[in-house]
Amino acid sequence: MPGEGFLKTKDVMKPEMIGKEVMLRGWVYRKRHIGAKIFIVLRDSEGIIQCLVVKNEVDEKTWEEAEKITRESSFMVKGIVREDPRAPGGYELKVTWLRIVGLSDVFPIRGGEGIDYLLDKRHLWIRSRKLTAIMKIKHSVLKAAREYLVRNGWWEVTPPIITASACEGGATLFEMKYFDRKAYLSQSAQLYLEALIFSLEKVWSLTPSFRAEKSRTRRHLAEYWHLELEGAWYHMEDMMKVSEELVSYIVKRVLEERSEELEFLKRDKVMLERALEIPYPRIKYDEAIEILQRKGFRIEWGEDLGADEERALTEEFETPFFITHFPKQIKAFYMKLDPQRPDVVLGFDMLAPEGYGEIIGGSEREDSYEKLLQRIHELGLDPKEYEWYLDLRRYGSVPHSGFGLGVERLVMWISGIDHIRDTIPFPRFRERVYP
RNA sequence: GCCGGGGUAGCUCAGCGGUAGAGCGCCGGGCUGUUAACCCGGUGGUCGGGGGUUCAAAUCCCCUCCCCGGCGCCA
Repeated sequence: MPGEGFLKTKDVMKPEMIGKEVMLRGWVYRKRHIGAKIFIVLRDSEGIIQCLVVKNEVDEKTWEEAEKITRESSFMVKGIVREDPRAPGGYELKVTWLRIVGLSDVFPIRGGEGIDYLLDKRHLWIRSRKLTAIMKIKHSVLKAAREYLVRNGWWEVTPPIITASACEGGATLFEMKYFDRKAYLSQSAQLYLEALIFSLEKVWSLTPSFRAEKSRTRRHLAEYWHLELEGAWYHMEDMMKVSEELVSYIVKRVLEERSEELEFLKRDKVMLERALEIPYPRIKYDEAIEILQRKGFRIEWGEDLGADEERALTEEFETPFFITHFPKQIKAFYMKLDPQRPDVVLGFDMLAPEGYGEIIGGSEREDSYEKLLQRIHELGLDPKEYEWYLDLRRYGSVPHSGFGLGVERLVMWISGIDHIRDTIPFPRFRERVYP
């Protein structure tokens, strides 16, 4: 980083730094002017520290700058570190020199604003300590995922974002102009990953996925980050094992690296510690229906689980858990039918506890050309759209499985926050693409 | 798309037929330990838009736009 000699707040707030003169730079988090004293709380990427400017103990220019400085202005400051229980965090800087870098206009966010206003000012709200903490957690989630996958021999690949056809659920695709034709923004890299396993065997990708669903819930984004895996020779059970190892590893690393941020967000770490132990519980769809019926839900075998049902199930567990073997009519065409029981698919969802719900969806894929074609017909899809995908079953087909993880859903659960919009810097919903 | 809630000062809201209000912010002043500091003074509005009823509409009626919460769908 340019500018030698500047320290970070976290490097300064230590017993061994007491009495030393240090230089810091950052932004004004809070300012309070009391007579001949000015308290300026400095915020940098690592935290906050209170700076005290006393009128008769600094040069005239420094005092003028301190009087003039406004909330969220950027500035540089020099001072002596000291301990003081009255300062937030227990340490403060007795200022000897201070200069404004960029004077801030009146900052439009002060606290107590409504959500719509805050979303309009997202580019400014993004610097809040809460969102900063969540973004750091997300960083650790992605880093941990990559660590796990690299260590276990998974190849990272880069599938396309622009696609020619529908794959699954054509109604929820974003259409775009592609030269003089139509194309779509990708909803999933899965089909492309399937093509890549024939050489690399174990592949994964991290891409944005786009869903033009008109959903209005706290768990949906129109643009989200999708972590997808696909493995040749993997059967459903093998892939479930990979998914729980991955999730428990991510949780472990976040607990190690982001303890401070979890505390700032008041996340109950005990709930996360429970997720370290694998395997996670597994129930079949049939059992899920029985549990729900016992709880008084009016749901019949064959119906998809709604939000209330899903929430009720997550209350039965204290760790993430799997639901498997769904009726084929509620799942996608590419899922392999259970050879023991052809009315259900070899599919699995991983649900996070505490009401957070689905974070992973995966399955073993249908590897037989004939059966896949039959499923396409059964579901009224156009085989022409899937010609290249069907080809994969004609040239050395292999049993294989995969899953997709919604990064923001995982971050939401790990962070313990109540709305997915805060897991992504600039959330996209149906009613919002600005800023 | 459906159900519910809401659009009044820069922000958060009250007012719900009779001359538009509060708190915070902002501006000026004061204060040598503040923690979203406090105290005094000042500033601030086509009441989302359009139409209608009425002597009189922020308030009642109709239409419309936007937002929030939830559902369906999904990661």
